Amino acid sequence: MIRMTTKRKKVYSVFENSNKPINAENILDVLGDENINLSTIYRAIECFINNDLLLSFHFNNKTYYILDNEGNHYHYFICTNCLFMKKINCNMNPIIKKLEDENNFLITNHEMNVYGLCNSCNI
Amino acid sequence: MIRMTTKRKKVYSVFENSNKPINAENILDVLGDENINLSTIYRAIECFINNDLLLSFHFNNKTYYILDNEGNHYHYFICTNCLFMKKINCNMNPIIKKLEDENNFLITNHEMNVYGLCNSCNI
DNA sequence: TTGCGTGCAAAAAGTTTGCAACGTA
DNA sequence: TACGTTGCAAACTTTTTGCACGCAA
Repeated sequence: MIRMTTKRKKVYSVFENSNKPINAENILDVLGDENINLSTIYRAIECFINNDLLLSFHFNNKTYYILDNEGNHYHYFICTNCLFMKKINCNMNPIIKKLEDENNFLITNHEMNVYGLCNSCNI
Repeated sequence: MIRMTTKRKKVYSVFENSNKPINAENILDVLGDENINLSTIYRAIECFINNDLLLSFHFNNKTYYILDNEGNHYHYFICTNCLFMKKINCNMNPIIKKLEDENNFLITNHEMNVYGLCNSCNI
């Protein structure tokens, strides 16, 4: 089980209070006054990922994370102008299944992001 | 039009001779004896991307590129053990269209990768 | 108490940039 | 010739690591 220390609780609460994916630096910004170190944040994230609490993906050479502890599974539309993100339901199961069956692969995870301009930036 | 210099031709030929996505470091390895600088490789890649010759995506905190100059469009299965990669046909057009219509987004590109173990590593 | 978590500083890895010299159209 | 390209070195950003100290079970 996870050792839920004070610092980890703080990091976790940042995820709970965010409705969109965030990166390590974002967490440091939010917890700026809490005397927490960036490497502690990275280590907390690593722990949460190992315990299947977080989902991660890459964007702009940064790693973004979001809470995904309900067994649900989403993808994201990301506005390349304002970084607005919107969840997209995942409907890749048939594709995954087909890949596994036809190639004898073992699929463990996947990443899908859609980029463009949101309705505010699309002018 | 692109100024096709000696160095750019060499970088381009590495892509032509590769059937799977590669990163900047891979190109340097291949061109190791050709006296080319890593920043030249990055600048050549930037040029190719701006001219719609390359497609890129992220994996393991590195950016991978592959030739995509035929208007075709693929995604990749990536073996997390041996880095074997296999093309997957893209059939996301309906999803993209739906997203644009329902949200007034302008979708410019998307990234989709599937991770797991290939048939050799899946034992 | 004991092992895991934390801060700090330093390093690693990937990528970008400034500048002077060079090469191509 | 003129302007884009290149090499080099240095910087930058994100993420990781070693080590001594501290805290939770």
